Amino acid sequence: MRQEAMVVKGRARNGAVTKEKIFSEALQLFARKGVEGTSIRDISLAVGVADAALYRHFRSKDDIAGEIFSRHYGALARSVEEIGARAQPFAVTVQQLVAHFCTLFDEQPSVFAFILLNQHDHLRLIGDQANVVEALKQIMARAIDRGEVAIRDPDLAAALALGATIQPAVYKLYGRLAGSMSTLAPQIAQAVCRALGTPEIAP
Amino acid sequence: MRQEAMVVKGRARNGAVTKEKIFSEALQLFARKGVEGTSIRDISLAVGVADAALYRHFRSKDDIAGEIFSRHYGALARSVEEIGARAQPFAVTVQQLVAHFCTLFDEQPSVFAFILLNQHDHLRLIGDQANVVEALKQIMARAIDRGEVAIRDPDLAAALALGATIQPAVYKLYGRLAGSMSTLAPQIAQAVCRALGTPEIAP
DNA sequence: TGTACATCAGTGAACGCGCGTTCACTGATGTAC
DNA sequence: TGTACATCAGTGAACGCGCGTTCACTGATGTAC
Repeated sequence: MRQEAMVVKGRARNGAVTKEKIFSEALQLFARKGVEGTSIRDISLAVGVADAALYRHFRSKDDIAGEIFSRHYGALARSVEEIGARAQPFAVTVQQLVAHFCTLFDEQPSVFAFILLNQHDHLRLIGDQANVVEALKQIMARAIDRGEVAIRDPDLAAALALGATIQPAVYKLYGRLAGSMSTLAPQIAQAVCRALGTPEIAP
Repeated sequence: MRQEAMVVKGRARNGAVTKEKIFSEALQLFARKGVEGTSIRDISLAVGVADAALYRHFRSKDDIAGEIFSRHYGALARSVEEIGARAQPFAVTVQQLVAHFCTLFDEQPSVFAFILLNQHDHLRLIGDQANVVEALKQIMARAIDRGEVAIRDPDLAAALALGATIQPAVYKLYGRLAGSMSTLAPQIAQAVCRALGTPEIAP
């Protein structure tokens, strides 16, 4: 038993592995219970180390939340920018964006919940780095210029599109919608295009 | 000074008035900082009484949050039901619902923020009483039956409509949209009708 | 290949703090006779 | 109209608890000679 503990101890003594485990366990707890509702001891218990060990990898609890948030938020922002940069009809861009959000929800529900539903605190700290909201606005602005979106205010257009995508995800979390989000993606994308007054693409 | 304190003491000694003040101050704090982020001492400071005084009017902090939530959530649910019960084209119902939500945001932003943005905890406690989400679903179900909504799933239709209304409000909170929500209401209502595939009403 | 030492990644115990809540108590107000 | 008493709405002080964080310490691993 003592020896077993030593083995576990030895196996756990890889800093990079432990740090990744903190990232993933903390993400799940933050998504489920919020940052404030999750304690350092909750996280260390899930990771399988003593609470004090977390401070070998992060400066503070807020630092854990901040690093997780910006890692995943930054990745999402870059994906949105990349899809927006493609030369294609706006209706296709909408399809791809909605599909991307839906896939994120299906495959990494904790990431989706943490960065898109618990956002309220962290969004203020984002500042000038890669920003989902700003990227969506730019996409809308260009589509308005090309006559592919009837709503004149790019922020309003982005809000309508984002809300029509995120709210079904919230409904899914509460068990109100059946199937996967990816199944719903085509309907959501079509609804968004209609809402924005985007011409249908020829089949 | 001693006497002044007595006067204040005397003036404050009206239970109903104090309780209402707790309701309104707590609501504002909960909306701004969340329930967990607000302490009993925060509330009592805003009300102008000692912390222990709150327990003359409520059993616990959660009781305060719960009473505030169900009071306002219930009122909103009844409004939604009432608008949904009117005999009129669905497009008009959408106009009135969106206008109602926008007016709520403009006139009682704390109520809007608390019951529609911080919802996540309390929605589980609602149960069978008046329920905004359920009322919207019924409205959508009837409109689908009448051929006024193309989206076949009433929950999905409700989620699209709710998201397209709430997300612009979130954008407004972050200062991304100018003017009042009521100014935006017509555009949002039209976008919702288009999203749901609702025929335009003849002018 | 061995030895000496620095660094890394962990531990359990303790810290001060703010939290929700309870307590005994006070004095004003309402009620019964 | 006065008096006796119950209730109401407040107070300051204290409670135990869980929180984020720090501490001194340990032993394994990596590095230099």
